[in-house]
Amino acid sequence: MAEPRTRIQQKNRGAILDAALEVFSQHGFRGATLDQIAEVAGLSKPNLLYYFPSKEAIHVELLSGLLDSWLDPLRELDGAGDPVDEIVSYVLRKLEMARTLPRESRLFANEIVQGAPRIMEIIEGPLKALVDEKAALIAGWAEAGRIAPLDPHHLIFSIWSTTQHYADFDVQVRGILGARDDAHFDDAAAFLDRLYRRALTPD
Amino acid sequence: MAEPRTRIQQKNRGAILDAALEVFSQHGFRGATLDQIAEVAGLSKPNLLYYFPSKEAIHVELLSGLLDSWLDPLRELDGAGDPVDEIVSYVLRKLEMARTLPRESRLFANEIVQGAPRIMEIIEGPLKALVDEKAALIAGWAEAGRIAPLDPHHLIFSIWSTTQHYADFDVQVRGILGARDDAHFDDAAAFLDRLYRRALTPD
Amino acid sequence: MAEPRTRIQQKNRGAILDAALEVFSQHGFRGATLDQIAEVAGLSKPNLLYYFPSKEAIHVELLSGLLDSWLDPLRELDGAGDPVDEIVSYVLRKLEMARTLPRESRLFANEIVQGAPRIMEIIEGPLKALVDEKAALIAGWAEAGRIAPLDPHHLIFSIWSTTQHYADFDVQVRGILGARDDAHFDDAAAFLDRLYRRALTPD
Amino acid sequence: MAEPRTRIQQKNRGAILDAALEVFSQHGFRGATLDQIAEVAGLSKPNLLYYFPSKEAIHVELLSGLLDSWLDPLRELDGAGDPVDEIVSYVLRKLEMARTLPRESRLFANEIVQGAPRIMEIIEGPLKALVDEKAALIAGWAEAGRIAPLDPHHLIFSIWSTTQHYADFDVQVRGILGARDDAHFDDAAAFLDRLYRRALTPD
DNA sequence: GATGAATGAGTCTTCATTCAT
DNA sequence: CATGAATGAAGACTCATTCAT
Repeated sequence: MAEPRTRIQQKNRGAILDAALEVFSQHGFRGATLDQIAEVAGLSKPNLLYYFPSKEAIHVELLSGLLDSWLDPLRELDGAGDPVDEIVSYVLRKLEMARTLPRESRLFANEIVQGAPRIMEIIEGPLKALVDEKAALIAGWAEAGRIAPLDPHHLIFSIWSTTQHYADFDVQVRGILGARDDAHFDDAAAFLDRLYRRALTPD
Repeated sequence: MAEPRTRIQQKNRGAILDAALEVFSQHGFRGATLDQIAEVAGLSKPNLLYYFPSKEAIHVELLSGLLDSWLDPLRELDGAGDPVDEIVSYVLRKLEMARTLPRESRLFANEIVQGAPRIMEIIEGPLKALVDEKAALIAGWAEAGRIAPLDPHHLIFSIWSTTQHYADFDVQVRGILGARDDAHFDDAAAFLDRLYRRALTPD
Repeated sequence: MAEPRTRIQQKNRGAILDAALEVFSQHGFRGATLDQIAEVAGLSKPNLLYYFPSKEAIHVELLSGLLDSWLDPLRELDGAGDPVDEIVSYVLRKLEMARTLPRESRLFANEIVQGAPRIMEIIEGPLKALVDEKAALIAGWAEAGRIAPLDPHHLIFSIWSTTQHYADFDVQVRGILGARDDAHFDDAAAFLDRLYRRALTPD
Repeated sequence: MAEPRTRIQQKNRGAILDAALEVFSQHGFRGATLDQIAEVAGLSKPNLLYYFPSKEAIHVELLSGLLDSWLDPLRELDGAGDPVDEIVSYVLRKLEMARTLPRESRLFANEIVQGAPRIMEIIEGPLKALVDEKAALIAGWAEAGRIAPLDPHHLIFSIWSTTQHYADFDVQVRGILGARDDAHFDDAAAFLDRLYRRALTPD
């Protein structure tokens, strides 16, 4: 099954993963049922298990399959442009992902809040490596006096949390703002742009 | 049962709520089982239901019982001292809560990530009211030029997210930092202090 | 406990039995709970079991305690007056019991419909003896030509069923008649009087 | 599931309903357990709930499914033949049903004795309508002097009670008569034939 | 590939009964 | 006498997974 052959197989696997994203991100792993996923996917429950060996396998496949694209914005952070612009641009890309891919964000949030039992190795392995690399880049900027001296790891954490907050805590944000559409994302973008620009620009 | 009379009742109700906090915060509502809670509380499962009518009742009692103290730091935010100091002080109090009360933070995180089915009214009612009140206070500071002009609602959201991140995503933070104790909380405090002080101090 | 001493004991035993009659007659043995009985009786559940060793004991006590008075009308049937008047009078006494003691009637109905697991010996013993005795009396009247020749056992069954019907199937009777009070009992009395008088009076 | 498609579904649904009739009629709704029904039906308990969503759904399906045929004898009562013969014939048809379908009779008896919580609408709706219609027919006969003047509603009640008594109170009837087979049904038929014929035939 | 049918292992909840005071 | 506290056993219902076709 590692390399699906037919078109129908690819289509169904895709439908399953999309349905699983929908259901897992909303109810968490334990709260989600195969019945729900099967119904959203438009397949029968046994047919689900024809494509994936178990509920957990679907979840793992989802997490690992999405992680790569989830980290793309961070990978794009490089030394080319102005450091402050680079970082602010990363913030805004992350916020845009929270707007367009909230299910993915909540999928990871659910998993991590509950102790990340299924992706601990990834966190301590590839993810840590990537973060350390980018933290070194940022530290270099700070040492060169091109940005204010701020702990780069915690800077990254703050960027993750402030942006993903609009996906993970969406229902709270909307409840407090009384928001009925996505207009508040523009306000959030303006706020975060100003917050990080002010904090990062060297004196 | 609203006002427990005997000592043994208070003791057991307390033990149940503490155990439930432990289990719910780690596994979410659906993922938690009464068996787990009973074991942690050191009681039998039917005895749990002697004190609370249902699993959901325990959860609701927990959420509503904790919400008040959870919001105390925000309530303390007032117009007495220097605005920047006031806000930074609020940030640090929140971070301290994330350090000392991570289970409470994760309890709310679990609930909200999954759509807050049980506390929506609280969010749209008392919580919104409190936030609006404090946002007005902050907006007044900005208009008076005593802090940089930043959207006060989104400022509060950013404070919540950056601080609670250290509780809710604790396992990820530790995985990336390789942290084995709580020392990184001090780094986080230093970082957030600097971040907000730089961003808020008027030019 | 066979001979209760104190007044409070007698009072509580009475309250329990009355409450049990209320609850058992409405929900059957299995459908009734000690909690319900305790609440109706105004006692705590363990206190119930101080007076009676078990739920079943309450039920048995109720059944055997009430059976005697339940059969009184039949015992009163004797050879003194006119046979037709005697029997019709018995019918009306039974109907009056259905009106005034519907709970007792339903208690027995519940028990017997479900196979009378707890009073089978009584049925086959004292009850059968009493019925056989009265059937012999009626048979004597028939042989003497003083009433029409009708099988006396089945005559008694018909009297039981037609009269107790107004207690046991009360909700159905009321639903069909649209009755809101007990006025239909008078119609029933008139009907049964006429039915049995016509059927029993010899040609 | 409203219209079972496959043969195996029809077979299993039928087996479940038959088993449920057996168990519910003997123990009432509360006293019956899914375990018992499953065992009688020869299925596993979860498999029961694959065919019906809940215990109550089985009960409701049973009641509503059987009511129609249960009322057939009354529907057949019409103005074609001699009124007394018509009514006596109805009595005997009902008695025959009590002999051949005692479980159905006890199912309804259990339900009605306990207040008919699940079929009250049917009683006050279609059942009342049917009874009112047939009562009008009988009243017409009485006015025309073709039968003795007896309240038609109560006449119908008496027919129901006297005949169903042999099903609902079967254990008591057998206990008193010492009956080991169904021979007493013939005596009952002779008795009821005579009772109603004498009572109904105009002077 | 697909699905109707089936089930073992839970999971919440109820309830008669017991214990300790 | 009385009751707060506790529990074992059972009962309805769920759900991931397997089987058979």
